Amino acid sequence: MLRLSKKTDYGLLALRYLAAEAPAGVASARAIAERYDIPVELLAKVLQQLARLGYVAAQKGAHGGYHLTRPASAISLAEIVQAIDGPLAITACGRDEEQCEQFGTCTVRDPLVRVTERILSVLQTMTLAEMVPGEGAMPMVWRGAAR
Amino acid sequence: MLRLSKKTDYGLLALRYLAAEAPAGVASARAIAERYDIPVELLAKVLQQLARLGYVAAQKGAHGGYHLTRPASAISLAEIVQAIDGPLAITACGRDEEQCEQFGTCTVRDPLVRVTERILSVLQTMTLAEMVPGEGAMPMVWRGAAR
DNA sequence: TAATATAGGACTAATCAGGTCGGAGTTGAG
DNA sequence: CTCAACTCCGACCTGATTAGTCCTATATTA
Repeated sequence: MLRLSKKTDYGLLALRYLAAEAPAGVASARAIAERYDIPVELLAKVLQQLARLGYVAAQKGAHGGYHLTRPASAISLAEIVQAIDGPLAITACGRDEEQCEQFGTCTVRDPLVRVTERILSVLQTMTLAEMVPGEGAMPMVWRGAAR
Repeated sequence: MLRLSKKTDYGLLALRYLAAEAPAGVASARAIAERYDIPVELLAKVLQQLARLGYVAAQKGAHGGYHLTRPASAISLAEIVQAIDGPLAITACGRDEEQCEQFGTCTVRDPLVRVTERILSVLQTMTLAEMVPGEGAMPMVWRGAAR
């Protein structure tokens, strides 16, 4: 029901932790998992995926861990979601040529892809930096916003 | 992965059909299901739910069926989605006091509810009337828009 | 070399969407 | 008035997706 997966939740928590709380910006999967009380193995998988796509870099061995490869202000929520959950599509007949059974007779496809694009732009607007309230990396326009 | 259910797809198709194509604005679940080649019983369930919430009215017996109770321009996509899929929440710890395991330590909840609100407003903007291109019920601002 | 970290595949468990079934109520023709 | 056809209605079942676990290999540091 228009919900993003727990993997994405965990990935978001981890990335925000690396951006805001991790000492020297480095933390192991175990440390993050213990911090938020989430399954270590599962978080590890998410971080591996993020590493594969270049959002974080991994350092093996003792005292290793992950760290961001870009400033938090340069990572959008849209990128994170799509990195973990795959391409954004609110309907089965997404942007790929998957073509559901009703492809020929479907009358609501066009409006729905337009909606998808708008949602995507919402996610593109929000950056990782905007998720850490104390940091100075957030844009002025948002810093002063009410509520 | 941020996808809305097939039930919602079917419901959307059905409502648009009632608004735009159905003779006298009335059609049975069977007729709509055959028109789009989707499972009759499943669509029936969706229509029942929509009837329970008052978006359509049901007429039993021969020559019965469903019809809209409001003008298509007064039904937003947000309403339809939430009527079928339940309250909009991109994360498990939605607006209800469900409180996931990490409620206390979660650091991304506030930004995410803000994102949810923005997505909701996107869905509120689009009405059922805007999904039937030939009808005159759509607002001028959209009628002339490119693409 | 022992300890710690990531890498990655295979496997199991739980959840939920998708689909199915029989029943109850209404209508209209004979 | 009766009956048969048509429709809505609500509970049930199943299969696919997601969440989570386990195990082994590889790399790095003290």
